[in-house]
This record gives sequence, structure tokens and C-alpha cells, in this order.
Amino acid sequence: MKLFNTLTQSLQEFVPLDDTVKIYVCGVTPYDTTHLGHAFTYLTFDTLMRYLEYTGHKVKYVQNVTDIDDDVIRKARELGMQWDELGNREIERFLDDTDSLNIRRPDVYARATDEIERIIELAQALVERGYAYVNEGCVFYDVKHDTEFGALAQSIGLNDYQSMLAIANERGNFPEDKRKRDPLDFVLWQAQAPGEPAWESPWGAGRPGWHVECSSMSMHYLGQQIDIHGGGADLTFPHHTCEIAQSEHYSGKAPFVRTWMHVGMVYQDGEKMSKSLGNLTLVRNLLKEYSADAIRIVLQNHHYRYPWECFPEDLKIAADTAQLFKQVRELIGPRLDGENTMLHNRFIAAMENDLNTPEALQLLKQSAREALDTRDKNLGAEVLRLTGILGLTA
RNA sequence: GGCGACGUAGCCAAGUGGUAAGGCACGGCUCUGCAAAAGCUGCACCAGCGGUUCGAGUCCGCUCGUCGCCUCCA
Repeated sequence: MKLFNTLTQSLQEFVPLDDTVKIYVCGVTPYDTTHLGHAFTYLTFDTLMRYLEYTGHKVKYVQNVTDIDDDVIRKARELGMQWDELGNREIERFLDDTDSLNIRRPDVYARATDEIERIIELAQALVERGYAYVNEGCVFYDVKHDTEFGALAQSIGLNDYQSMLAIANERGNFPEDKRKRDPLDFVLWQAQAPGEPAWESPWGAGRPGWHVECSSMSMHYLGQQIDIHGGGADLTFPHHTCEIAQSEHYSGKAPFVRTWMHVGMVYQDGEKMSKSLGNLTLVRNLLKEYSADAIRIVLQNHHYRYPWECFPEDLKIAADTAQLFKQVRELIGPRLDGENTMLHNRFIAAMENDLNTPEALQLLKQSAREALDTRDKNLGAEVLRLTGILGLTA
């Protein structure tokens, strides 16, 4: 199978390190509802996992939830809730929403707050090795000390350390700057602010920074080098760039991740769907009108790497496609006895080409129509078997 | 500003050097008592200019336009 690696900006033959494929995907910060963009990201990895299993791989899939973070604390205050109360509620909602879309849960759903001890250990090790420093109860990653910092950022156009530094300096208006040696430095551990939740550490009470939890959890649950690390394209920089720096200088092993996969953003009203703009299509609202299959089809009709906008018409078309597969089911019945090698091979070829689900679905739609026209039960059975790999339930 | 991506019919979109898929919308036809549904059918100077080539939507350069990233973000 060929997958596009963001780091090298090229399609590469995917070969797992050992007999279990290790996948880590950055999850949500649980302070708001699940929208179509989240669904696109997590459906992509659901589909990948199903396909890898179909082709005979064992898969271990870890997804994190950053349940302690500035946004969670802020939103909880706005709502007059405890931060963990809000987090628990939103985690439940997120899992409900993705369950409703028939997105399989990861093997490990890991919380940042369960990771505190190991995060501290990681931060401490980076201090000892000179990649991080302590100031006023905070620990910062020392970007200047790390000559390799930014390779992933470079892949999306931030060409080198110097330019990142120059840009950051231009806008040096961050309150943290006084405690940091360099504006690009990022927090591994931050000292407790009044009224905020905190954990004990060698540097006093505090809580983890944003990027460090994923390094820690990925290495803890999957090992120091993994096959695939994924997430939304907006995480490429700084989040994943920082993860590489932390992880590789902690473990002394590179690459931390063999294939970086980034999912394109979903748009609404011509702009990126985002919580701050409020232009959201919520999964739970869509589910009132459309089936899980229809929503999966809308998403899988787009290749995971490219941004797209969802129009109401696309949902109707997807609903028709879902209906088409149901008609095939009526023709075939519950047992899938026949097969069609030609369709099977073309489907596999599409999926092997960087998980090209739009092409795969196109093949299935054409074949479904043909099977209904000619009452070809072998072809129909093959269609249903393959829609099953895509996680459809017709 | 730096860097990156993209620009194919009204809309979505395939296409990775060899006569431009498909879908939606729209028009015509068939079938219908009418309509719907269904079926058939029609519908593209590939943003512009230049270059490489026997041949370019596809490769190279420039121009124009749209968008993204640059410590909120799936």
C-alpha cells in the first residue's frame, strides 16, 4: 500500500515495522461538540484501520484526549463547571457521536491526565539532556538548542528554523516571552496559575503543556518508534513538529514516526469549519436527517488529504448511494455467496493508492447499478463485501 | 511579508504525456390519463501567456486569481 508521508511530501510504500501496525491519532480537546471536520479525520483512520485489517495486518490504534488544557479550563469557567466535569461530558458526547457513525473506537483511548507521571519524567529527561530548561516553575523546550527542529514544519512551507524564528520575533507579543529564552520555545510543564488545577512535580505544582502529552502517550502505549501518526492538517505545525522534537530527543531514536498522515480541512460557507468561527455542521444534527452510511459516504467521497466543502446536495446524493447499496442487499439477501474478482481487484488497487476512497466508492456505485440491472448476484455480493470494508452497513 | 497548495462545464469532480470519467442541475425524448419515479439522450476552446515534446489538462517558466500555514484549531 502506498501512503503519502507529510514529512517527505511523497507517496511511500507502507511497510510496518513489525507484525502489528502501530497507529497514533491526535484526538480532540473535549470542550465542545463534534463537527463534520472531526468526523472526517476520525473516519479516515477508521477506514484505514479496517482496510489494514482486511489485508491481514494486526493493528494497534491509540487515540488521545487532551483533557487538561487552556481551552478546557476557560470553557468550564464560562459554563460554571469543573474542568473535569466538562471534560467527561464532552468525551462522552464525542464517543457517542463517533459511535453513531460506526467509527470503531481505538484500542486505547488515552487521557492526558492519566499520563502526568510519565510527562514529568519526559520533561525531566529533556532538561537533563539540555533540550529543555526550567524557569519560575515552568519547563520550556529549548528550540535553539535543537538544530533539527522544524523538519516537519518545513514540509508544509516553513522552510527553516531561521525563518520561523524571524516570524515569531516579529510578533513577539506573548506573555510567556519573559520566562522563555526564545519566542519559539514551547511549554513542557507550566506552573500553576491561581485557581487552576495542578499536579505536583519537581518544579512545583503545575500542569502539562500542550504538545508533550502526545509524545508521552505515543511512546508509552506504542513504543518509541511507530508506523503512523495522524491528525488534522492544522496540527502539522506546531503540534506535530514539537512532538517530533520532544520524542526523538527523549528516546534518542529517529524517526519517531515513519509515516505522518494529515487530513484536509472541511469547509463551510467558504471558510474552514472551526469552533471559533461558529460555522459548524454538527454530527448529531446531521444524524437527525441522514443515516450513518450516508454521512460516511459523503466523507469517503473525498480523498482524505484534500480540503473540501460540504454542500447540502452532496448529502442527498450520498443518501441515494446508501439507498443503492440497500437495494443490492435486497437482491442478495443476508449471505454473501458470490464474488467478482475484477471488481475486487480494482477496489484494492484504489485503496492501495493512498486510501483512495472516492475512487473505490465510484467503482462500487457503478457495480451496484450494474448488479441491479443484470441481477448479477456474484457482482452484488462482491459490492456488499467491499462496502463492508468501508464500514458501511447496507 | 515568508513559505506552501490549488485553479477542469452552472455546481461537485476524475484525470500522474497519447482522441476530456462520473455525479448534481438544466434541455430533449421514451414510458405514463397528468405528474413523479425510471430509462435514453444532449451539454467543456481543461484561468491566461510562453516553452519542452511527434503529441500537454497532465512537464517547465511567467502572469492573474482563490485558499492555507506562520504557538486557538480535527
